[in-house]
Amino acid sequence: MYLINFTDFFTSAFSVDCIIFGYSEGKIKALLIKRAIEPYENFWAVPGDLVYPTEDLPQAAERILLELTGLSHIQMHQSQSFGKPNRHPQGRVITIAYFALIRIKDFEIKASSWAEDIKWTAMDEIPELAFDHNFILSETYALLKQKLLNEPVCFDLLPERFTLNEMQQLYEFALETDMDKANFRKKIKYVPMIAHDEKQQNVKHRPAKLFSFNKKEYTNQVEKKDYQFKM
Amino acid sequence: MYLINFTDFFTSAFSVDCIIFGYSEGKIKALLIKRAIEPYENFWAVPGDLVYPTEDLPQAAERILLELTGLSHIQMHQSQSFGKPNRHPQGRVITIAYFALIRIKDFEIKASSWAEDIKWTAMDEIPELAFDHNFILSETYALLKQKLLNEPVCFDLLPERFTLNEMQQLYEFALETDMDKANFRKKIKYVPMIAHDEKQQNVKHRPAKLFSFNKKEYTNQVEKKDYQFKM
DNA sequence: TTAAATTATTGTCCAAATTACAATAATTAA
DNA sequence: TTAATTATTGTAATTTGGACAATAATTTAA
Repeated sequence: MYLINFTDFFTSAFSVDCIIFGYSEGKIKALLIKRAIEPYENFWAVPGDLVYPTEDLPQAAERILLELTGLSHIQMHQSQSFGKPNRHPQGRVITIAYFALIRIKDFEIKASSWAEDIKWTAMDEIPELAFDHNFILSETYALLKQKLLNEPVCFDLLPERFTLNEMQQLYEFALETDMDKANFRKKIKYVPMIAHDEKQQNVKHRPAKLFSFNKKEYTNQVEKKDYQFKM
Repeated sequence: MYLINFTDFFTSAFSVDCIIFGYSEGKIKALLIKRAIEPYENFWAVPGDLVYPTEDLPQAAERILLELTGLSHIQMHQSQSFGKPNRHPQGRVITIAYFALIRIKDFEIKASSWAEDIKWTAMDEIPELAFDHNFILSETYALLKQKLLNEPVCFDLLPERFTLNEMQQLYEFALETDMDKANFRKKIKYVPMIAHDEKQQNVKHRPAKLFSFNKKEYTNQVEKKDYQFKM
């Protein structure tokens, strides 16, 4: 232990890493960028940026999301902080990871000044990433899986209208386990959902009915404490 | 958005707040200190400190715990980060909260240079705290409650040998709900515990048998994936 | 037009877990 | 020895969960 001045502490920076999860083709995916600048130039990485001195943390995460996707007003979930002294080669930078859940089809990915390339990568096909981003991403994915079990966040990933099978497949991918169709439906029996008349299109078999999440009714029931989402 | 130099980012500090939870007299308690210095002099607060430039985050949390309690080699759990731009009156300081679970009887609380007073406070009797510490503490307590449901961390709070009733009362306090004795025992039937011959002392009724957590057997069963703690 | 194929949806049965409540056992204090 | 208190175990009814079967709706190919 050594004594230093109070002002000597104000020599660190912090960044926000923003993990953007989506769901398509039966897989949960994360948006990765290819870094255009040093350090770790040409490495794939989780999008992130230093936080401005007067900026709030979730605000910084939203800024990153907006730059890459054009999406705003998306709920940000806090993940963990990562602060090993040498995790960044250019100085002491601790990072706070946030994650967002979005519908892939809702927008076009945008280019960015600091990203040479950008792509969706399935969570079972993540390559070697810059910094400690493999660790950050896997810890955050673990948190997402936790949330999927206890909160109705799957509906932020699924399209607005979805089939019950699509919903089941999302859980099967996340939990890495097969589920029985009949039993899955029993399990979600009390989740407030709206059954539409509309059917699946362009499938070469009996089309499934489309459902959507009844968020209003869900909020209602949670307030009255007579419902608790649970998978 | 405005452009600033890379080095201009390195003007922030970060701190670690270390919430120390204990359990006694049927209540979960947190260790609070009375601040001896400005800002918020004489306010009760969660113990915390700025992180040294080369110090890792959990290491800083352990240092705080050691200074106050003399305890070391205690597992630290990461809570959340709190980073509103104006949360600290003297500059941009974001804080990462950690929490530790300890057995109150295992040690004597130590005085500290930056704490004028220090005391255990039950979680249902928390006063107004310095900074945003009320928020930090309640968010972290919510996380602890979550952990109590999914991991056998209650045994870090209970004495090494405890009665099943003490265990039940811990959960009753945390979950704010009464439980049936017989059903509670059924629920914990498969938790690996050692039943001792030793009995409770100095009670004016039939003494209860003492148990302790069989951590070795627990680890074993978790590895073989034939057990998952769940309340 | 019809039959085969495919998938959606619903139902049944059994085992396991949960709940409410009762009964019994062990100990202390008077 | 008895009353009081608490620990511990048991029972029965209900609810939930999992395996599997049956039926319904639709497409495609003959």
